[in-house]
Amino acid sequence: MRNKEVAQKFYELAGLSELAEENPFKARAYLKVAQQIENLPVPVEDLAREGKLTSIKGVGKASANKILQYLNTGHIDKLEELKKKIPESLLELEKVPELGVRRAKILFDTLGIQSVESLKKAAMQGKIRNLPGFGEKIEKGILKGLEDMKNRQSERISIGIALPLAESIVDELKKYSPVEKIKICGSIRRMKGTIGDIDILVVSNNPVSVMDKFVSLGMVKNVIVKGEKKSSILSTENIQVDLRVVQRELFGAAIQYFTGSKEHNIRIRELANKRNLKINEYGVFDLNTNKCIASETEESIYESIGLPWIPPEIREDSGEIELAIEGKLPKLIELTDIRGDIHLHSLYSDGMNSIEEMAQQALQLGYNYIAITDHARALGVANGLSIERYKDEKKEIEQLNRKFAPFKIFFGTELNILSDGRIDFSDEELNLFDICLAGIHSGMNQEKGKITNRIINAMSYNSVRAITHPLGGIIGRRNNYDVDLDSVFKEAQKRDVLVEINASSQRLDLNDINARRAKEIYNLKFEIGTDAHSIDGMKDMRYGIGVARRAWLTKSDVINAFSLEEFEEFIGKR
DNA sequence: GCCGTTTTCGGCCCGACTGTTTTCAGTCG
Repeated sequence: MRNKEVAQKFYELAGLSELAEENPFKARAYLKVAQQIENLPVPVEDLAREGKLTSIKGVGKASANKILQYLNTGHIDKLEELKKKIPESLLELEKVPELGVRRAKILFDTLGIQSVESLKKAAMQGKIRNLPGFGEKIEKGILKGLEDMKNRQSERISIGIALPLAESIVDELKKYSPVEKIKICGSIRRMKGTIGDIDILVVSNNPVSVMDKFVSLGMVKNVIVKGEKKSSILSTENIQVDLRVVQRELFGAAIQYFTGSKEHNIRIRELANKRNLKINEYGVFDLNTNKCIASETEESIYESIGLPWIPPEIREDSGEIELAIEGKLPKLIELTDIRGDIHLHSLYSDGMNSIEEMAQQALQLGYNYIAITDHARALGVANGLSIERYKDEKKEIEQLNRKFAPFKIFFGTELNILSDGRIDFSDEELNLFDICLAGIHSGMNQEKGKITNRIINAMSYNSVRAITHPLGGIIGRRNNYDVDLDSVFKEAQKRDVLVEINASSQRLDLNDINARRAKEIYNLKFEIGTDAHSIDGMKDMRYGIGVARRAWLTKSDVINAFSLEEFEEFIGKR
């Protein structure tokens, strides 16, 4: 799949087109193409082959030809032409805080600055402050920005870090009486797997005091901007936090605006324009009378342009608006739909809690069942179990089942897909278990064909019902292994094997885009498992649900949203 | 460059904050 690569080329086209001062709407058009292709659930090559490129929203004839040229020849004439006019390195310059297209262009035109290095030199020599539109503060800001860029979280951070941090800020601010209402918005509310910054919205009739409080919180490292309505700080963990304060009557409009995504909001505002309305963070306004016709609730904002409320997780302009117009939005799965967690580790292998403790936690979470799936023998580092030790575990589970009935603990295993594609035990030995999951835990650097075949071969075992963490990445620490997901999905479809949405905030694997593809193209079913190694880890289910909702999954797509009876029937099916 | 049940040409989302300005441009989200 070459979507990322093609998208990247259109990002370059957009940036260079802007720098070359072409029609600014052209750059926006390129940007839109880039974003659409990046989020496309199918390989762009497939659409190209079928001549369906212009069916992508925002892709017209000219862009389609550019995509075709790139896929066939590896270059785009238009892009080469722009690069002759504008040095590519200016795209890097634009990323420096304080700099955008205009200022980058001025720096290049007047001082010939093309690179981050020459920028730093010129700023240190005080050459920048005298340029038109620049000044001493901007020059200093650039130097500081260059410094910050080194320290800043270069990658987006996992939602598993961002959400708890956001929640702790909310808890702090809640204690402060001028704060009437408070809500986390932005990409966290949309449950994106990785987060750029934290957005928080507050209702208060004393915004100044709330801002003072906010910038003096213990986790504030420095203040980026501070105003009456909006402030931004950098946390001690180098994560940017934006706070916005509005009046009570404007809460709905502000939540809608502040939740995004940007692309979704642009579409919403375009729709409003067609109805002679204007939407901003203060409400929906009739352009004739300038009167506000909605602002208090999010529902009213959507209603004013003839749409039902759209769940935040799918506000990405990836088809939700079209379906909303038709009134055909699916009812997405919810955390409360989950009836059990079927990927769990206990003290028997490398977990931190006993099976009984895991069961108690599951009852706390309102589940009807769990499956304990300790590692199998080949995973020595994780204290993987032999058949004999599994038999002991089974006995303990049977005892606990008598104690906890009607709650049920299923006896499972997470098998290892070995480097040659075999798994730890034979199908005959695997009859011991209620449910077998299998995943790759070693040989992750093998080449694509080999890894893909290993997973496909693992699915040939009749007992294997699900593939755990299909891509194997750990956010911020380990890349995905190189696997041809489409081949895996195809085989999973053929053999009726589940794919996992690993809900651990460290993994989120499959991610939203891949899970959506698995459902829409291959009709696969899923299990959402926390892969918890402690009772605390079981709380990560909410992240898995976030992925599932972003993938447009409904309750019926997820096996552990099945009732106990339905789940038993499912695992007994073969 | 894209797009259209009010448009095949003339539009293209919207506002806060900052710094450099004397009324606004640039950046950012």
